[in-house]
Formats: sequence, C-alpha cells, structure tokens
Amino acid sequence: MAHILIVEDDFAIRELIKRNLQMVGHTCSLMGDGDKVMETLENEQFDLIILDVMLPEISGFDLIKLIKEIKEIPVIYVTARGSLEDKLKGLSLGAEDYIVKPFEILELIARVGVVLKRFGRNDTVIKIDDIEIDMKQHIVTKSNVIINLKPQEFRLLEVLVYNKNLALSREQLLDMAWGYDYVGETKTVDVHIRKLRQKLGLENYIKTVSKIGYRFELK
Amino acid sequence: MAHILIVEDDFAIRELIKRNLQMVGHTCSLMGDGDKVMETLENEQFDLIILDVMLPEISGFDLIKLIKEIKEIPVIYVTARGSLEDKLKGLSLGAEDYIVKPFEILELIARVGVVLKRFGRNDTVIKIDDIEIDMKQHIVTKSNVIINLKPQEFRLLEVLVYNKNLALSREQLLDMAWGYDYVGETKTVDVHIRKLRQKLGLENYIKTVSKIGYRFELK
DNA sequence: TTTAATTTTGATAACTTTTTAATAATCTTT
DNA sequence: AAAGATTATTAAAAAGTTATCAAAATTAAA
Repeated sequence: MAHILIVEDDFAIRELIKRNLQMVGHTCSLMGDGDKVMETLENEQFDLIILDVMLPEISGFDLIKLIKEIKEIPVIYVTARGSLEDKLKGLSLGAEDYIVKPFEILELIARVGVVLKRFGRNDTVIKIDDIEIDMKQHIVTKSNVIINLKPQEFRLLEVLVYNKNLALSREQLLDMAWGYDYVGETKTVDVHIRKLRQKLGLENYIKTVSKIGYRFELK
Repeated sequence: MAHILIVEDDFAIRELIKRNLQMVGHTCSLMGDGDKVMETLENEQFDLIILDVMLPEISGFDLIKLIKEIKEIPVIYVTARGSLEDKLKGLSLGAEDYIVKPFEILELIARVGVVLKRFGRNDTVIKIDDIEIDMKQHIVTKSNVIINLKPQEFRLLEVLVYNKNLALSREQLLDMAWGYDYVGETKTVDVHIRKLRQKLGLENYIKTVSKIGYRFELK
C-alpha cells in the first residue's frame, strides 16, 4: 500500500502508530526528531508524512513549511495542544489533516486512508490470491470472472481490506461501512460477511472473532 | 487512442498518471527527468506531453520552449500549487494547459481529452460492435444507419467513451458532460443513459453501478 | 413572436438491495 | 458433556434505487 514516514519524539507513540499502520499493510520509516527529515526526503520516496508538531529540535510547523517547499507530499500532523489556532496554523501551512493526541488508532488509520485516496497514492487494485478488487472500476473478479457484489457488500469489503488484520467489532464495521448515522441491528453485518465469504470464497480470510466481530487476515 | 509522454520526477505521481491514462486507453512512455526528452522526441512520435515544471536537471519551462521550437506537439504542464505568474508563464511559452498538484485524476483525464481533441490527435472514429462514433463529425451510425443523437446525448456518450471502464457517479457525469456549473437533478443523467441504451442498443455496454452511477464497459 | 426541437422533471412501475426474524449450527464456559 | 451464549444460514418482508414515460419547461430556430 503506502510508504509512510513517522516523525514523533515519543517512542511509545511512534511504535504504536507504526504497528498499526503496518498491520493494515503500509510500510513505515521512523524518526525521533526533525533533524534528518529533509535529508531523508531527498533520498527516499514517501507517500505520506505523519508529523508531531512538538519536536525537540525544530518546530513541526517550520518543518511542514520546508517539506512543502521541496516536495508535493501530503502531511498529517499530530498535535497535543487543543487550540484551534494551532490546528489552523498547520493546515494553512499546507498540511492535509491533523489529529489530536490522545487519538483513537482507528481514526488515525481512517484519516491516513482519506488523505492517501485524495492524493491518489493508494492502490486502486488489490489482490488476494485469485481475487482482484478494482476500486476505480468498482469491479471484483475471482479467477478473472467478475463477481457481482451488492453495493453494501463492496463497501464492507473495502473497509475490511483497508483495516486488514485488525479485529473490528460489528459496531465499528457499521460505523465505517454503513456510516456513523446508521440505525439498525448489528446482525446485518453478519449477513453481509456471510455473503462476502460465500461469493469470494473468503472463509479462510475473514475470521470470526468471538464476542467481538471479524478480522480480515492477510499475510 | 493517443500516445503520451509523461515527464515527472516523482515516481508515484508518474505511475499514477500512467495507470489512469492507460485505463482509458492511451499508451504512455515515462521519464524521470528532462535530460533525454529532446532526444526521445526525435525518435518517437507522441500526441501529447505531460510535463512537470519542477524537474531536477532542467526547468520544465525551458523544456517547453525547446519542445515548441522543434515540434508541433501539445504540452500540458503540471505545477505545484502556487503563483498565477507561474501558470501564465507556461501558457505564454506555448503550453496548451496546466494542472495544479494535487490534482483530481478525473480532471487530468478530462484535460488530456480536451487538448487531444483540440489538436485533432485523438481517434475520430470509435467502433463498438456495429456502432461507429465519429467524434469529429459528431455522427453516430449503427449498422451504417445514421442514428440521430441529441446534442446532450452525444456529449454524454463522449464522456462515457472517454472514461471507459470507470465507474462514474451521476455527479461526475453531470460535471463532465453538462459542466461543473450545471444545476439540476441527477435524474436527467438516467434519462439520457436510457436514450443512449435504447437508440444504440448499448444495454450490455452501459452498466448500472447501483448506488453509484454507470460504467461503460469496453474490452 | 411563434413554432419547433431539446432537455428536464415528476410520477409510477419495475426491479434490486438491505434488513429482519426465525431456526440451525457452532462455540464457550462450567 | 451439557447448558448457555454466540454465530451462521435462509428466505421473506421492507426499503431503496433505477427504468420508463410523458408532460412541462426551457432553449433554439424560423
């Protein structure tokens, strides 16, 4: 999927972000301070930077400015402070989004997804064994045969793929694939999961996590 | 359709552009810097060049100048968001259009289409089974019988053909075939789709993508 | 200005998708 | 191993979307 640079001085948070982004298939490089960011950007291609604005040496805001001068790369910045002013400052400097600590890890993943999509850097075709999911064409094939998925099945599949290897509760799945304002039973998730397993032969990939929900297991 | 040269130093963006132009049927050659552009142009025929103005070795603006000296070939240049001055500079040097990063991929495809059309380099006749669409003359025939399409029906057909295999929402279709400033119901798209299907017997080609819109499926 | 042609809208029919609810199967815990 | 709880499976009901038609509105032409 995407290659992401994480610049964050707190070791625990750095690792937390990395672990979770890796779990859904991104690759990550880590940095504890802003010193070598510009240098690294010269030599390595990234699809996205996640940047703490409270760094020991250099202000994250200054860094955004520098990054934007040399590269057309999206930045999501992480801020502890709550002031609206700070948030706007980062955005006006060209950051694509921000997130406030402490944050929900699923929210971070979702924002990363949105930004990557906006920048057209995420995969439009995902392959699992003989299954191909083409996000742009809205077509799913298995062994090159088109499998007709209902719209809601497709959305659920997207969410599962995008959050692969994470255990997702039925409520989370409803939020993400049906929308936060959805009202209805969680049972409908089960029924849709069944359809995906059946139509795409994903019995070995979509695992039931008892008492919680489901997890899409991918290498 | 057309053969397009993409000169862009950012690998991800280069591939992104290629992928999408190929999806709608163009062929592409890629270059990471401006060094060999002139040389390549001597040996290979292109219908269009997409050129990043921020290249490592040579300025894209200088390149436009050089290209225009030796060839009658349209150039669309890609520039980071910025000054009006820059945009005008490229146009005054003879570029046909420009696009600002980060860009919507559909917008790029649309601009490529417009420029190719203006230069008369895109296919003027497209064939689907027994249907022939003459883009230049605005004439459509089925089994050599002229089918009278209303102007708006033809514009919609053009957009569908030009974005073949992509799932397009009613809103996107309105933007592209009716114009971004169009105000009105999306229903009118449905009615025009019906007309095209009916008049041209395209029931098996223009697929409904439930909850999204339509997709024109071609080989 | 009147007439003709085109486009849009709104009503309803036809169809598709989603949800629910009931029952069977499976898993967990004691 | 049995009871209790959770999940799988089905199919019918409900909800939602798209297709179709023709009248109304708009635009262009005479």
